[in-house]
Amino acid sequence: MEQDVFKKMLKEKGLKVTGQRLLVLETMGAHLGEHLTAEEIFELARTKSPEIGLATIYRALQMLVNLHVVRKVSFDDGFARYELSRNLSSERHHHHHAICLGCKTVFSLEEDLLEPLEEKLKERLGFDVTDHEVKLYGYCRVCREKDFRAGLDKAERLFTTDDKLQKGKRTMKIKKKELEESD
Amino acid sequence: MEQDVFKKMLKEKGLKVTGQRLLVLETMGAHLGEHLTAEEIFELARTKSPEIGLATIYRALQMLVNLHVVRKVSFDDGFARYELSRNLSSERHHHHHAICLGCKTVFSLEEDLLEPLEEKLKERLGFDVTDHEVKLYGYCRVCREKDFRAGLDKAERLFTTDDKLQKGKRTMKIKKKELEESD
DNA sequence: TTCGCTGCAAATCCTTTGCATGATT
DNA sequence: AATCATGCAAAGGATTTGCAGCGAA
Repeated sequence: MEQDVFKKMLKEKGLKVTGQRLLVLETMGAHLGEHLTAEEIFELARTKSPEIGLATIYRALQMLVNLHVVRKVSFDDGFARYELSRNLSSERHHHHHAICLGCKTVFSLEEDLLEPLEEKLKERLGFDVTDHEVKLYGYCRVCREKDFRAGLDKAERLFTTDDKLQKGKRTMKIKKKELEESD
Repeated sequence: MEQDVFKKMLKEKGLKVTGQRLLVLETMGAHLGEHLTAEEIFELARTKSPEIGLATIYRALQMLVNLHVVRKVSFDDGFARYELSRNLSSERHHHHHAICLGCKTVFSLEEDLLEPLEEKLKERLGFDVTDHEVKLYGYCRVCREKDFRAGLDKAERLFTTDDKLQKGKRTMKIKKKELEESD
């Protein structure tokens, strides 16, 4: 099980294996593809271990990010969000998000088109890319159809958009296969 | 001059043309390619107009973002940063950043490799991309050479990296031409 | 036993907001 | 004159931190 890999990572770094740390990891594992906030992880963890503190969640997340087990992302809604890297052993995980400015849904995409740019960067500037983050902002099908029915065109949508996303947004995951196969 | 375009935009939206708003725009125009924080813009603006308030800066920036004149970006250092869109009339501006985890320098890149993905998204999922943001994390040449001299390999660097960037980082701009022509 | 970890609460700090005043149309 | 913008100070809110007690090694 992956938990053993995690325990070994902790030990190698002289960090202690605690129930809280395992719980944070377990909670995130149970919500793959969602981009949870510290608060959300706290509430979820609390159902299993009511005495846990929010500060502990933050500290555990910070540590998990340092270990590259978890990635911190932001969709500019005022919260940091966290998601598990695909597996604990691989150093890199390609990572794209499509964020609907209409309904605030976050779609996770699995596709990597940055390799050419990254190679060029290394060759030409000596910049060695170890990770990347891609955010695509736009409008999903549902919102586009809704706007179409409401008679709004693209330009109008652009100007009625709040610059800040709302709280409590949904997240959705799209596998590469789905992206390539869907009608 | 571009300032007239901006004034017209304000009028069309029923917003007032004020000295403060013009000053914020002017200040940002004088620092193209730097990713200024609200505080930094405040300090710069203050040298020209000492009575200006920080809240006004925030409000002006919010408005400029809504008008798509300014873009809000974050490098996870706890500050929102703002940069002028290339020109006030174009709706889209392709935009990539390479962030050195060693010296925290932010390199701005001009290159767009996301078109294929965006087309696919629209075709397959009906998602219409209106904007995007790309962040590449890694190590610049200077830091790589420094680490090399210090005998650190890539894996060690990864584990000694703080998850948070320091304050007061420098920014640097790289034109597409430079990227393609440098040694 | 020795440190590191946890929980609680207080502190931080960027950003937003309320309100009276001042500027723009 | 009517309305919107500004400045100040206070509030807000996510995240961090100090510290005493606890738990893992």
